[in-house]
Amino acid sequence: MARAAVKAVAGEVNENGDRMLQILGESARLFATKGYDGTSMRDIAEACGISKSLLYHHFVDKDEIYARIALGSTQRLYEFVVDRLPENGTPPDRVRAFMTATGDYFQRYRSNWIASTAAFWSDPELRRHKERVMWRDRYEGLIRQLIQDAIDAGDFRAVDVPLTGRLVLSALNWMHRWYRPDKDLTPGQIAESYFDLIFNGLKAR
Amino acid sequence: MARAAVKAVAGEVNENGDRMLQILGESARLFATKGYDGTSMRDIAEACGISKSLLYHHFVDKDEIYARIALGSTQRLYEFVVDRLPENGTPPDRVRAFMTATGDYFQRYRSNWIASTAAFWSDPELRRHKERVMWRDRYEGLIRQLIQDAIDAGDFRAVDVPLTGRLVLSALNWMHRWYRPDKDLTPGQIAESYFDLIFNGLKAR
DNA sequence: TGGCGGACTGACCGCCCGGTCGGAACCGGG
DNA sequence: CCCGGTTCCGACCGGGCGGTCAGTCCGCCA
Repeated sequence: MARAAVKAVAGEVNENGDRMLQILGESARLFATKGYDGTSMRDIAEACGISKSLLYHHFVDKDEIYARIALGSTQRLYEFVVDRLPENGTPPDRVRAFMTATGDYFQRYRSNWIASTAAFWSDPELRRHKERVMWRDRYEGLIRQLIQDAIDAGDFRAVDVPLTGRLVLSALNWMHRWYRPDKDLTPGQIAESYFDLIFNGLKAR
Repeated sequence: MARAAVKAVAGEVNENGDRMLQILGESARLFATKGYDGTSMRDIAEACGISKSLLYHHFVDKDEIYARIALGSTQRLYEFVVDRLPENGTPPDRVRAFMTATGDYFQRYRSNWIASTAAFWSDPELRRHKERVMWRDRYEGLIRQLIQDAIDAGDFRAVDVPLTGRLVLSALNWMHRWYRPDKDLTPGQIAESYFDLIFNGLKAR
């Protein structure tokens, strides 16, 4: 039944074993390149080599497919980043790790990231995706905490924490609009460079 | 004739005098809130209180409406920013002015900005909008030049210019995803704070 | 061996999409 | 007073959309 979809996760590459994984993977690819509205259920079915009806056997509607991709991607991002924070690093090291881990995540799960980041939300839909929003808030709360820790430790000056968090997130979130995989720098390296710029500043000394 | 549309510009608020201005204004509002695909020609006609056919009297198709908004907004952004660069300011002052002017522009022409920023491009459409892309490139070229000037003057350390430009643009471009007008800070002030963060850095001294 | 449940299909539904068309209403100039 | 042009409308079109449904196939377990 479609309810079993709950345990599935959309991998960036899928191995045809599990239909649902395949559907989520192809959908993420299509959503990322053509947008939610620009991707039809027929497109998804065709990309998977199955009938449109079968989509509705595994998911109740188009939005459930999208919601699974977005929720899965956001939750996994949070866990991915937390796993990569050095336990015993200095506070600035941990901020840097947050940024590079996010870059690495973007590189690894590109389609899912773009699909869940690109769409935007009218209020009713927002309510339907509140679990996803919760993970997003947790992720943003984490970077704010790391910045606050760095200030408390005396490593950062006393900047505006929410605003600084948004600066960091903006740099990371905007990457998908211009990054092309054939660049010489990986997203993780770009994130690290961003950290250097923001940490040390532009001012010559 | 529809060709006369060439001279029109979409204002953020419209004063019913010119039908085309009204159409462009309402369309920008709708595109900004519901997206391009999510906005139908019927929606636009209804918002303007006119028949759908009349839309096609003034514009050849839906894409022309969008293209006019996007081109107008992008070109005006470039001119708006250039006008506000202090002739005799120091190089860092000019970078700061670039950022605050962009924030002010965002505040003033919010719907047009969001509409032309939010949509994303498959390759064929990109070609149709090349004039718009030209202005966008000019705008990005400008911030890079300002950064280079600041480095040459010895005010900035020798950072990676394209990457630094993208950091600045990312901060500015991502604002529309979280900024709500009832905040205490104006977009211009936020942009100025971003400049302070990036210029002075986070590191405590 | 029989039957039951999950995987799967193709034909079909009503709706709304972007776009067209023929003509009405209006208005200034001869 | 009529003319030509501009502004505007309602009815209509083919097609693609998300979603439904009746039914087939097939492997597994009793």
